[in-house]
Amino acid sequence: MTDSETRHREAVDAIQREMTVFARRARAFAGRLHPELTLVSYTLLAHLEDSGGCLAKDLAARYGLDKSTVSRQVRALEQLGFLERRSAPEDHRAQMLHLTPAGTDILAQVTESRHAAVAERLAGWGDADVAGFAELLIRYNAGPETSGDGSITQEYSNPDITETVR
Amino acid sequence: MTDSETRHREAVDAIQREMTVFARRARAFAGRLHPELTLVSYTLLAHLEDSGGCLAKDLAARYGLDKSTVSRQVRALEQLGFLERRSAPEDHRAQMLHLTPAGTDILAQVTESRHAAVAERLAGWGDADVAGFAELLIRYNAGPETSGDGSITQEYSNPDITETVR
DNA sequence: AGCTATAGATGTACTATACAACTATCCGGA
DNA sequence: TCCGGATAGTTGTATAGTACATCTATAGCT
Repeated sequence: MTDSETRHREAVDAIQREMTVFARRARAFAGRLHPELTLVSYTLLAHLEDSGGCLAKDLAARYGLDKSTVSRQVRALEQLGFLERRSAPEDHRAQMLHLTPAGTDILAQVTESRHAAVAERLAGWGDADVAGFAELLIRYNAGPETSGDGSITQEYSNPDITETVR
Repeated sequence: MTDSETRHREAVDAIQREMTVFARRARAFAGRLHPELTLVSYTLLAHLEDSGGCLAKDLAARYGLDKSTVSRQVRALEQLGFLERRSAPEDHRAQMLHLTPAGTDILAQVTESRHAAVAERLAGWGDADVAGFAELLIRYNAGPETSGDGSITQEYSNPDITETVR
């Protein structure tokens, strides 16, 4: 293995390790900032906002969740008043999900808290590094459609996924 | 708000969003690569390897887990034969935890799988970007000692391996 | 009409987790 | 020397998130 190959391998390992650390932390703490909205709930609501309303199956496909999981999450969020179901005129099996004003509110609050937490971590970084980090993360998550670290690899019909997935 | 401020805010939001996406995916898929070792188990074993043996309380502090959670995880990993407890000569309340050969093996296998998954996602990236991404992630996770995303800030000896733990 | 695919809900089971209470041990005074 | 508080870990209990299998209703093709 050449030096360059070794360096590359070490960088990939570091990425793997650091992403894992982040995942662990995010998971452990997600619920503490806003106990009323877990990480999953947050991502589901965020997708509703981005998409302007979608079906439960879209949420399941997007996040690699089982439809039963989404069904229960949706019910909980509905009971909390954060989203509402509307009939889908073209398909009576499905229901369009939409954020309610309360859902929009809570989403904004949580987003703000999370933004603040991240901003704190980025305190002292130069603008170029912040911009570069954002760009690399976006590229990483957009990734090859062939599933990386557990990406969902679903055939998406929606090309805007790379931006909207949360 | 100036243009520059706006761009900075958008970058921070993107980081927040993309890290969240990653966390969601990692969590959803972590167990699938190696069903015998969850994300948490993996990180615990990895820390045992890095530290060359430590106490349960260190694992709890490092990952922001409750000691009861760690206690149960440790018991499960012990029953799987991946770690063993040794008495701590200087403190009879505590037990030093050490990887067994089987634990070392499985850890290497999972690390390899995860490495491969990440490498696949990074296919097509230039060496400089990979190196830069690794560096930024390390810096992000090392973070300000003052808790960002909810980090707890623990002091530890190995600067390379993630730091603060939340 | 009939067959199959799809959207979602429900029954069930399991894992990870936290918090509280408990045991055993350690340590710093008085 | 003994005691009270701190610490390491275990166990009891409760909860969330999740998957898989199954069920209902609807779509849509042939």
